[in-house]
Amino acid sequence: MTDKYHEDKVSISLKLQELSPVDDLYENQSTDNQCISMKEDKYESLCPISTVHTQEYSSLDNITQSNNDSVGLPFNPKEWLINDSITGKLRPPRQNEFLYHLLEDSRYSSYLCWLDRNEGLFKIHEPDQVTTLWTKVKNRQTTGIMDYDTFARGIRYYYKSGSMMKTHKKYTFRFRMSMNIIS
DNA sequence: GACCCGGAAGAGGG
DNA sequence: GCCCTCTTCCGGGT
Repeated sequence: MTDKYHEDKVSISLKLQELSPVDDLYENQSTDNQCISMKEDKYESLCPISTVHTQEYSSLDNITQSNNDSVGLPFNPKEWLINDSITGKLRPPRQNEFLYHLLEDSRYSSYLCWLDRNEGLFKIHEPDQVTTLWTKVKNRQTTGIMDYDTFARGIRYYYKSGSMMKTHKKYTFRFRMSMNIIS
């Protein structure tokens, strides 16, 4: 069981830029505040970085449920660990990996959702909740207060590397992976 | 006022 | 010590 867990985590470490082209998108294309809804099987095939489902986690024998977040969702730190393809070791996710994982998990659909999956475009609806969750996932000891502005600065760091692109819209960000999906 | 953007410096971990 | 990935702070723009 644990091995399966680790195998699944390998897929999570996939580089975002290397995602395969999308062949289908289940509609209800949104404008601003609506989210895209997708059939679960397609959803999974589109999103290789996060393929471990809640039910699978719950059956893992050596995973312990820890504290919950502020709205009652269970938070399991091990759930967020990434199996680094280079070192072969589990590590906390990077910020873009965290966001992608979050978008993949329907439990967090109230926090953020896709505006246009083909474009890699998504919007954060609960910036404070996302920031709080990021703090838990990263579990980094810092002196200052992690607020949305700090969290967003971390995202903007990816503009330089090309992993993400500017949208100039409120709470809205875009994964670079969309370029591959479109082409 | 709230948010976006990006420079600069520094912290933490591998 | 070096590098990567943030984190913190901040000034300017929308």
